[in-house]
Amino acid sequence: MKMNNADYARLLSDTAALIEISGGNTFRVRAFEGAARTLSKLPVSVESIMDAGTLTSLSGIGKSIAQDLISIRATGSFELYDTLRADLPDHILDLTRVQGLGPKKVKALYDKLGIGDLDQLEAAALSGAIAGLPGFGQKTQDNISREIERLRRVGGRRPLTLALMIAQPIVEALRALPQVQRAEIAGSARRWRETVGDLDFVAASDDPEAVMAAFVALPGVQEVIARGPTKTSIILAGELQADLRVVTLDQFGALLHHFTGSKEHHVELRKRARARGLKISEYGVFKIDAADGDPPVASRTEADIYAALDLPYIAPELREAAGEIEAAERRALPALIELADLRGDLHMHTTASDGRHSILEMALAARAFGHTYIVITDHSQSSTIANGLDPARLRQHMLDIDAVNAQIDGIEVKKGIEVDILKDGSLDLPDDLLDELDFVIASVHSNMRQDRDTMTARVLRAVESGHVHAIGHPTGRLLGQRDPFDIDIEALIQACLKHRVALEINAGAGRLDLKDEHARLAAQAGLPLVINTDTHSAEGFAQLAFGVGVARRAWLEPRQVLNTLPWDDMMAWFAR
DNA sequence: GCCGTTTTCGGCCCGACTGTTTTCAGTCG
Repeated sequence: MKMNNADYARLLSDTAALIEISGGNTFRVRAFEGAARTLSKLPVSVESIMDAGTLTSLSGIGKSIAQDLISIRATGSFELYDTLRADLPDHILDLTRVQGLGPKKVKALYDKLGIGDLDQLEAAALSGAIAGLPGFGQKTQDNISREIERLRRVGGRRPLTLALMIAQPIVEALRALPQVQRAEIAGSARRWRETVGDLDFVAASDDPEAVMAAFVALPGVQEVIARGPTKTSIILAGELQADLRVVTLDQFGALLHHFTGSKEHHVELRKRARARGLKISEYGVFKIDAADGDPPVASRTEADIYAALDLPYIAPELREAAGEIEAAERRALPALIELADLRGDLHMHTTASDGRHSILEMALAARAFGHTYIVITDHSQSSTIANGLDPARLRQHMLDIDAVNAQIDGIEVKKGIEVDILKDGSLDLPDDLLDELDFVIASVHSNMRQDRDTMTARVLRAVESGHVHAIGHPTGRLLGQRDPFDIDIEALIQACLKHRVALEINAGAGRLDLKDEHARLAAQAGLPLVINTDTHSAEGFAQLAFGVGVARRAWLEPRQVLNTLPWDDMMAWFAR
């Protein structure tokens, strides 16, 4: 059985959860969690590190866990994990997904009532058996019933794009309150994580009670699940949870920082603070022996917080405990790309295939957006459902693009195609016709369930063809709808480097493909990327921001993204 | 179980809120 880093990481994090439920040492739990996190963020395969014999050089992996990993490779498991598994029901970890149930309560439910999965938990709550347990009561039982129902309805995390559509009007409503001096979206949405579990808002005000009252009165609030003097949690229509914290303006930076996370970033920062005789809370950075009422060392802005720890400001997108604190320490943080750095969009559709607007309409909208060039890349003939272009229609399309260029200034409209990579890796249009175009994006749109070797060979054939500039949405995933197809990303990156083909970060709200880790991997290998919307309408150019979010999470600087360059400079990279 | 400018032992991030309790444990982020 072939195991990847995520498989190893999952075994370790499950082990952490099982130790916790069985009442083991908290710090041992944290050790397994830390090791799991290290593996899940590792840019190379853990097995290659095993082969090199340097496992214990990884942060959070000592002798013991290194042995466990070696055992996992050989047998698929390790002793501690097997022992814990044997002592507890198979599905007990599902119980911790219920909001309000942590390890202690799960353990009590199992010990006292033999509850080992969600169905048994639901039945016990319904029968009233839970309310009688020590430490549990009627309210806890009701909450469990409600949370199980909610879990069954919505499951896990929502796409960022959807969450932001809900969060934007809320933050604007908060800002519009006379009592509010500042309000921001925090949490994983501010870090541009591709999915979010809930929404976090922070606000500065001298009258928190008024802000809370307005928050719970927002349209679409289904339920108030917690309400204290500084913190309120609500459930919005659509089952999304939203939390709001309010502090005074001079504490706002500390609060924003605290609520932006990630949790792991904070754990590392707080360790660093302790080593300097400081401690960090949502109210600021304090001397470790500070008494109540002592003023903070820093609290007003996020930059002040970092400065108090002798660090430069770290952008939210980097706060994932993925090496950013070390990089900050070395003053080696990337100068992250921004939306304004992009000069053009290399992937879009018009009414010639499955888009909603004409070449002219797209060009005018792109110019208004601020682009200086775009490439029109309609579908090729095999994508019949998308009205793909055959050679004759493509030739007419090229003439139509010339006509638009003659008609408007301020933007160059380039001729391109999104050519299908067919089942066997051949391209969907004749080579000589492709070579007449300014820019060729090759994408997989069919037979997506090929096995890893077949799919990798298929896309590599397109990369090696000599007629392609970029690979579009390289893993084919649709967020929440379709898994990525199985392809060897590392092999793809190497082939692209050799043949001077760029990989796309497709900014389409439903795609975000490549994803952040893969984009970072490509850039680390020296391969530049392109960020495109793949928009099918004139309103879609703004989605580029989502692609920039992915790029920033991938630590990309402008120089690593080709469409930050003027057209001719960009094309120079492809010269072969 | 991991780690080390407090280094091979003794630490390991911090506070808000709920619910079940009469002073606090558990959970969450």
